[in-house]
Amino acid sequence: MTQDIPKQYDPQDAQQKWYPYWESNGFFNADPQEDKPSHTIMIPLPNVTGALHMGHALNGTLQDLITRRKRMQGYEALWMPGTDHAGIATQAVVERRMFEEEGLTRHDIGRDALVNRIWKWKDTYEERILSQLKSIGASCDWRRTRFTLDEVCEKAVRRTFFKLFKDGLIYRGKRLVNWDAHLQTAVADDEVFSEDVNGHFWTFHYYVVDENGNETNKKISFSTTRPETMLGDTAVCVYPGDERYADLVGKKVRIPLNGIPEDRRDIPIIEDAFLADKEKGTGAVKVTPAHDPNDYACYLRHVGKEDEIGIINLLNPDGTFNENAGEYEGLDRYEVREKVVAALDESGVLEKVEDRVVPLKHSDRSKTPVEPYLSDQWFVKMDDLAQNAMDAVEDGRVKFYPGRYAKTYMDWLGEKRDWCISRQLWWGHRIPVWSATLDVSGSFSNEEEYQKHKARTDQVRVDAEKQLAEFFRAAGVSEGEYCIEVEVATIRCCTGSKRAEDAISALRDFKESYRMKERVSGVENPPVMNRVPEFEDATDAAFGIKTFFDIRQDPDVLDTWFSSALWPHETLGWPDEDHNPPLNGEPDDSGDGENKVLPYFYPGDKSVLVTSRDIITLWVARMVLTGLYNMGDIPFHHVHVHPKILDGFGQTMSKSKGNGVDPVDLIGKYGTDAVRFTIASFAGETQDVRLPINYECPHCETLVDPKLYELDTITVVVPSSMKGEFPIPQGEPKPTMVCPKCKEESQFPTPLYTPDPDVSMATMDSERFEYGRNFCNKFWNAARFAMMNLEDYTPGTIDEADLRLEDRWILSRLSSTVQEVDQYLERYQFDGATRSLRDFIWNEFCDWYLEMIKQRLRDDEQKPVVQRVLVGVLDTLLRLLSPFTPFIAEELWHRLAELCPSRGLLEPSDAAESVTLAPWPDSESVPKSWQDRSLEARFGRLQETVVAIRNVRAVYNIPPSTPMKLYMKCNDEVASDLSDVSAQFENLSRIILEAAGADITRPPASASFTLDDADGYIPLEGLIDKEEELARQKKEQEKMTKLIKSTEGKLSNENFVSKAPEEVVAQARETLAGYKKQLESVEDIIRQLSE
RNA sequence: GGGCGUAUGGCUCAGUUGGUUAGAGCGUUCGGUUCACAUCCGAAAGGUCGCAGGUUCAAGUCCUGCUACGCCCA
Repeated sequence: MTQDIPKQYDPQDAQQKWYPYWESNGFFNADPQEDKPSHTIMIPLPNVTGALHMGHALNGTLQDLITRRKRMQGYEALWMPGTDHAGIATQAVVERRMFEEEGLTRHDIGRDALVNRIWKWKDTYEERILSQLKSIGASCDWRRTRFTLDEVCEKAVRRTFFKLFKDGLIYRGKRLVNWDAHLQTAVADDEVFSEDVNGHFWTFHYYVVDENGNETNKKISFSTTRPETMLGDTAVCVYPGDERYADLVGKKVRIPLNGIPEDRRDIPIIEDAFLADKEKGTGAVKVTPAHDPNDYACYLRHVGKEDEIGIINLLNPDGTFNENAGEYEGLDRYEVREKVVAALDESGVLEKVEDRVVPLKHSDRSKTPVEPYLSDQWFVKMDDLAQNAMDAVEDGRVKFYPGRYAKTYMDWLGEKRDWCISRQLWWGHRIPVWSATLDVSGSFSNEEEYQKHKARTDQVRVDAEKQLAEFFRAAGVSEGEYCIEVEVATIRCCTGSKRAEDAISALRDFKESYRMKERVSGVENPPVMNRVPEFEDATDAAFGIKTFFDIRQDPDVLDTWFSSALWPHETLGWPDEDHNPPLNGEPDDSGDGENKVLPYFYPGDKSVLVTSRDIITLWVARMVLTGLYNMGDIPFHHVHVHPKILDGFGQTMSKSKGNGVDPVDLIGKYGTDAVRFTIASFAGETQDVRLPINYECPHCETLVDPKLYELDTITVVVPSSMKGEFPIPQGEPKPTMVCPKCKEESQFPTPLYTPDPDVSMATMDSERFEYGRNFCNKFWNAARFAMMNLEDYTPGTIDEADLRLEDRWILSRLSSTVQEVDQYLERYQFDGATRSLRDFIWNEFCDWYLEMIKQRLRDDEQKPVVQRVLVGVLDTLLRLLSPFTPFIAEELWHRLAELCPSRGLLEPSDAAESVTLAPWPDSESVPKSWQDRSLEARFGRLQETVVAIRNVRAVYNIPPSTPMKLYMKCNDEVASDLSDVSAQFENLSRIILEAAGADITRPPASASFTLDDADGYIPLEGLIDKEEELARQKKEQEKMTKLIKSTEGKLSNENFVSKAPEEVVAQARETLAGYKKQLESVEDIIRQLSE
């Protein structure tokens, strides 16, 4: 049976076998359990833009590890999976693809068609992402998988927006956004990158005009990198009190563009300490509030003051200039720049041009430069919301690991900057606000007329609100489901329920279809059409009321973070209090008229968020904020921030740089367990992880280093032996990688070209993962060895009296390891935990324990006890490893169960069906009392002796087959210890312990070594080179002398002896004595060798 | 400009509250077909802990400054 255990662990086989087993048995499912504590992890929802990368693999591995351990510890552990719609990112990808392949823009196909295409994209990638997660072994409760645009999340988003709206926390305002003229949308600050481009720095001047509007000779000079914005200048600004310009402040200058001088615009000269800098350039700057963030800030500072300045928007959404640009209307902004410069040059106001490298913000989505653009946006007031979220961290309800990240969170929230939540996109949660324009026009020339007008318009507003409320009543929508706001000439309605939304859109559709019909046929009487039966009466009644004639929904969608901020409670069914959230898309009625899932898992008895530091502000802070607002409670107790994965150059991995490896490729090559174990070993608390990548030659498997390759707009990673160049010159072949060894050429993965179909392709690889693969294989073989020796295993209580030195030692070490691993995991120090496990398994269990019990396993009398210890240790290790390397642990668990269904270190008992259900080792199953430091010290001496003997063999190149004899000079106690394990010397280092005791003297022609409390001699007549041995010992002597000198120096320091703690001084004395003893021995040997 | 972080053998990283000779994996060199494992075994070489000061009996560890790099914010 066990002879057929393969010599190598086959990860693919285990993966195919055990994942379906776990899933079909429902081991990953989590449901409210009265008698169990809960543990919740909400996945940092990956977005559906593309496939997962190494960062996700790390993030997922850690969450799975925590979840699997908690499950074993008896928690009802939920790991909630799902994906994010990622508004702009996904829309941009789909739009770009569509344009490249079909030459179509979103305006060609329209809103609904585009959104349909994006849904298809989402379906593809969602599936891919979920299968990638499964391939890393993720033990999510897949029945609960959510998507931020699905009906459960949609309900939560609408409710939250409505609640904020009603509470007066949402308002509409202006903001200078980064406008992507290519995609025609605003992009968030974190979606732009700055890149230096070659540009120019022009210096011009404006002439001052006098009171009569005539140009004078006085001029004021300034410089700019964007001359076209001069068309939108509304002021020239100088530093307050700048003597060069003091007499000009308050006067006006004329912009020498557009038409004849008399028609040109005059703008004021103002003072502003924040905008103008006396030391820079001429000390004067032009102010273009609508097209520059700093200028806009200046504009705001002057609003309502005596020197208030205007604001002029020049841009159309597509990047061309609008009517405010006069004769430049309709031209693209870059064309305008050329023409403006030419016109100014001609009129003689161009003073000079310099070449200059200017940092320019680019859209991450379209890779084109963004323009600052003034637009109407929706905002959430952050004041109290942010304060509450800060309090939660301040008072310790939410804790960061490592703690320093709390500062990032606090600093950001502390600014309390209002949250701009609208995006000019089509993919996302549509803002649930409907508005219509009210007729409040009119003219008046005296007080009486004004009063009349006012009375009329006031009535219009009141009527409109009444009519809308009436409509809702007729539609069966209750007052709590909508919220109306009237402002000057606009009536707005925020819909807080699906019903309210359906009613108002039924009205809209009805009106739309009527108007279309009217346009087509010109009929007078309203045809009855497109009425939603449910709202038929209401829409009929509302028909003809002017207020509703142009009612329409806000075209914008909500910021993606608005929905992901709700993730921890929306996925559990909030705001539905009457039903559990659906399972597999079907209603879950097990709550008996209550949502029992939400209170059980939110925030859970224990819960942790596992994420990377770049979204602490964007996401973590907002989850806390909305959680407190909607639920009145924090979404998680702990936030663990793990490292980021960088390439060998220290850059983050990304597809567009060509420096990333696909985790699925690595899993295919090394296996899931190896990838998980390696990646967990990266996850410490201080540093980001560099993961150097190589290209592998497909012909001879030689690894080729990468190098950085700079292109105009981006730096990419390519093989260092690349032949050819980018961009690929006309008619030239694609660049290839030349193998330095076999000289063969191959194409390589790069974002810069699509490889030809039938060529040989280099692959990308990181050798680092051999670490995990080798470890798994080592453990596999240790278990294999154990099982080969367990054929006739019998369960039984282990009698302590029967334990040998090595048994006690391995149990002592096991107990320490269990404790260490647990402590590391409690602190989210996964690197430490993997280190403890690997060190114990490889360096102690395999290298020493397994070697030492080989003889006993062949002895029928001694076999039963040692088998029980061996099985007990192996069983504990499988349980410890299961969260880290679940597949190998499960595979071996089942194999072990065939031989030893009943086992245990304290008392044998039946093992769990699956290791994923077995209890996590703790101080009860592996008592701390097993730790024995003095025993470990004695064992340490044995190890040192063995190493010293092996060293002698290596130095003198003595083959293992040559027998050697060992004489040990030591006190009686040590001698008796050594004699007890004498059999091990032969076993571990092929030497016979000939004699040990105080009266041993060095036999002639011996190799020697000295330990703390013993000296060893190995007679090597004919094998030993006297000179070499002498040199070896002299080196040792030198080393000891040095150590003694430094320790003596320390002890002769009066201050040290008087000030250092007693035990430290005593320790130093002891150390010194030890050194001296060793030196003595060494010198003794040297004397004898020299004779 | 502000904040946070990092700098330890060729590479990638550990190093708890300061306290014996600073550790590991990979790589390198040497030697190994020992009946679990060559994805292995044994041995070795390799580090003035970024630089300059300071605190202390004692600094890789604490403090200050500097240099370089990374991230976040302006």
